[in-house]
Amino acid sequence: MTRSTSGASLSGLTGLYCYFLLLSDAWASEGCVCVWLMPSEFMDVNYGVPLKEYLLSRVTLLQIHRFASEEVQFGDALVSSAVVCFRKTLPPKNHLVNFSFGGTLNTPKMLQALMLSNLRADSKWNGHSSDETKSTSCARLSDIFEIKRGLATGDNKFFILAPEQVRAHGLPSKFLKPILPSPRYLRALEIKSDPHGNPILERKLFLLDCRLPEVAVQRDYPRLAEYLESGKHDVAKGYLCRSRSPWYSQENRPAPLLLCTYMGRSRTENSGPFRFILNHSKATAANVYLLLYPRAELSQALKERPELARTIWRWLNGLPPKVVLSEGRVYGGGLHKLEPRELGNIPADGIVRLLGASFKNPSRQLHFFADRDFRP
DNA sequence: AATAGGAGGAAGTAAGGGTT
DNA sequence: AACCCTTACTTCCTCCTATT
Repeated sequence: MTRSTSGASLSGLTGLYCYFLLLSDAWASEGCVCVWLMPSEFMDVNYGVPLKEYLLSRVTLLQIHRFASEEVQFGDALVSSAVVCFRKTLPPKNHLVNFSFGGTLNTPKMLQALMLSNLRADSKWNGHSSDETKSTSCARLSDIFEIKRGLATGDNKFFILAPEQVRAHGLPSKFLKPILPSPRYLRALEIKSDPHGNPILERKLFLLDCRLPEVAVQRDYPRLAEYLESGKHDVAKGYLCRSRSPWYSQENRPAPLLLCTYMGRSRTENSGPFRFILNHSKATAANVYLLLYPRAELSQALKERPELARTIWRWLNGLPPKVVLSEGRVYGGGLHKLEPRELGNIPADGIVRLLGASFKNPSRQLHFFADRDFRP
């Protein structure tokens, strides 16, 4: 299949509807009006950039209506919907585009006209006008934290075990790391630790993480070998395990200082769907969390002022939901998600100010900014 | 049955190391 | 240096399921 449409090349992850719209350009007469009812996802995700490029520069974009994600338009599909309307002519100077949101196409809940020249193909078109914050703010969360998604085990039921299961299978403790339960079972926003580094929680879980080759396991840890053998027929054949060696080895994710839940639904106006968790334990976390590891500058500051962790954690939880949501994406039915890079895009000048106070030597502070300015 | 949260497949990229 | 291959993640997408 050709990925080249109107000169732009599309990512292999692009939804078919984008191909459809772009290819139909060849069928449309000059000056005709095109109206599309389609997923609104292209406005949030990376694969949508070439389509947005097309809508900005090749045709005259008249209106985009986004249905509210909570109001699913099709009974049998959890997809967020939009109506995209444009005329096949080059856009005039100072052209205004109507962006409407919520309600119906004829009676939207919100309507705003935006200058075409203020829209960019590489930013999100989700009506939160995050472009303003982008231009005025300098530091982002990714300058302060390395953000990673939690580990994908390949089979949580097999690799994440309760203490009873650990005992029943006689698994050696040196291959077990504490791991947090999923957000559903985690009520607290702060994880306390016992002297061994195990989190103090009702639901105690351990990740089976052994990197020894199979022969070594068979020779030295017969009970573990026996347990692994029981997963060889199904677990080891799954996509993730199949491409790892040995198949039961796990990704490397040290216990993070801070975590963010990876998906959720808006609960109320002032409490967003994402929670930030302060972790004092040695527990790692699975891919239902995003893990925030302090970068060098923050690590240094934390050594001098450990209480800073709590301040930053409070700051993160105090972020207005709107700011966080505008970086993420939303799926039909109102399920919000945040990918690591999207969390990293959140403006973090507030944290830089907190850090600034901890730097007695001004040159160190300068170094902090220099560090991010010289990154490509 | 609805809600809220969950899971992992699979393509993609980056980095490292060996070979031509 | 250019190329190839492997490994180790990263990102995006879509459907699933436990709890109420």
